[in-house]
Amino acid sequence: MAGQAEQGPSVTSRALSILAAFEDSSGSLSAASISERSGLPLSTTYRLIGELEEWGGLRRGSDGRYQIGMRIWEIGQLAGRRLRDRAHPHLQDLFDLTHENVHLAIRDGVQAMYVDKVYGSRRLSVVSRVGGRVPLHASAVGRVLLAFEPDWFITAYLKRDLEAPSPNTVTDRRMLAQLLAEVKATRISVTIEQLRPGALSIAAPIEFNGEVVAAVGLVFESNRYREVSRFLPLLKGTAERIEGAMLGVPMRLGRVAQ
Amino acid sequence: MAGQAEQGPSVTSRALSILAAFEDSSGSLSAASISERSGLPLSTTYRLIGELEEWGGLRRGSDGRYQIGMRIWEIGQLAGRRLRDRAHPHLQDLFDLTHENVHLAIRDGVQAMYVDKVYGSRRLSVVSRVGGRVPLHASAVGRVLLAFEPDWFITAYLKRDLEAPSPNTVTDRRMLAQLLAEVKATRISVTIEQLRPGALSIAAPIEFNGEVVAAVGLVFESNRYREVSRFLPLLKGTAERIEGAMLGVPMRLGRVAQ
DNA sequence: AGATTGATTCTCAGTGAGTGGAAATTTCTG
DNA sequence: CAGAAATTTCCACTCACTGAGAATCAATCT
Repeated sequence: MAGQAEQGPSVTSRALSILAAFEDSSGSLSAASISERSGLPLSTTYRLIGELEEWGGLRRGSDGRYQIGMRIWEIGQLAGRRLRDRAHPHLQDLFDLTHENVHLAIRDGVQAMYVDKVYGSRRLSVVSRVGGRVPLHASAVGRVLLAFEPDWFITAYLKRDLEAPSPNTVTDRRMLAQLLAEVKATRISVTIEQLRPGALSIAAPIEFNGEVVAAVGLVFESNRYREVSRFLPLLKGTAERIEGAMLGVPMRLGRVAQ
Repeated sequence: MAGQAEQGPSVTSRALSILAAFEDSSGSLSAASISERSGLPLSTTYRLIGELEEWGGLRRGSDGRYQIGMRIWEIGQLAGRRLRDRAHPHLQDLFDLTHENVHLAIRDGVQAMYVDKVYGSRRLSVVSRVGGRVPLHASAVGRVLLAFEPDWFITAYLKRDLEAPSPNTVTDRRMLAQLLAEVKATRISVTIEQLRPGALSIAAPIEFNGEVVAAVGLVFESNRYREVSRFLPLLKGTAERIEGAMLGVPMRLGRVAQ
């Protein structure tokens, strides 16, 4: 999934593979390791790093290591803004009601990617990160996103090697297919300790133009499973309100545009 | 501040100027307008757009227009993570206590840039956007960030043309210098209708390693000015807690690194 | 301190990737 | 349905990019 080898001979692809080198890094990389991760010759790497830094795409720390620069962050904020902007207030409202970790995720290939998250300081289970990804079959949001994909996709997905992040992760194809069918029918997914021991999560789909484009989820300790029934209607309500918000007037769309 | 003309002859800088073209756009741009904004010849633009799209840096909508792709967003999430991660829970807690719009901003050149925001659906004054920027002298967070800059910076800042986003914005140099001194002394900034009529905002600095690296702010309706005194201690407390969190153990820093 | 290792910067001649004007094609617009 | 605008494809020229290697610089070891 990472950078190297996907670069052709084009300069652009080389520069991009440098950015890609950060994709599953811990945040800061030395020039040498960027070169290694991206598969580019050292001198080339240095030249490109220099250009990226000058532009603001990379930032050099006091230790000489590089990090992604705020300019990339800033431009990145423009991606997928519609969903995030519309959904966020409702995620916040859900948090107000429950004070549990609230997630918003979309599908990115064979993984679910968290695009927003609301959490306070009390719940410390900060395992997921905005921008982070998890396998589709091993989380409530992921299962929702998978369940509403076309059959051919689900079939192909289940044919792959299914990783088990937690000892309790269901990886049995037959069982998963069954569970996914239930999720699709009930429009709710409840998963217990699939991603991490001790955590329980529930999720609901968000539909737009007849397609499931995202999923809202709630995560809390698995020993509080009794509260699921209390949270389910709140979660469903949130999903519906987000769907409504997605349909609303486009506001500032195309004002300055050309 | 925007893209064009900053590109040298290098391919990389051209590709980057395409991304920069989106910086103050409404989100989606046609290929032709990208070409215009970036100052690149049409055919060159098309080739580069194609490469960026293939990589995931751009996304082509059903209308043929381009948007920033999720891959940029995802990589962008890695920038400035430390501050955002440490601060966020406390911003959320502050929102819990006040239910007013909570902001976290850093300085970016002569502007304040919002890097995080907590808000629900009740307060609708969604004027600021995460990733958005405002002039330093016209907002509470901005004034905090400006007040703690070295004198030469403040002097140079005040020499410039000072825009007035609201009819009440203070642009008088003498007056501003005075206000900034007060902000620095009290470690609090209270601004009324400086950015937008009807809005009041208060802000406090966040210090790290002896430097002010960010500011927390609270925004609400200006006719509720009486509540300022109630919010100030909460705001100060939040700022202090964030400062504490910044000092904490680095957690996952440099684990996978190399 | 001197030696060793590794990271970073600089140089430079060869060359092929990038360039962009122009023409062909498709898609809007009135 | 004409006319304009946006998009796509083409291609010969050439200049920016390449990357091995040498030179610095900065730690770490003996």
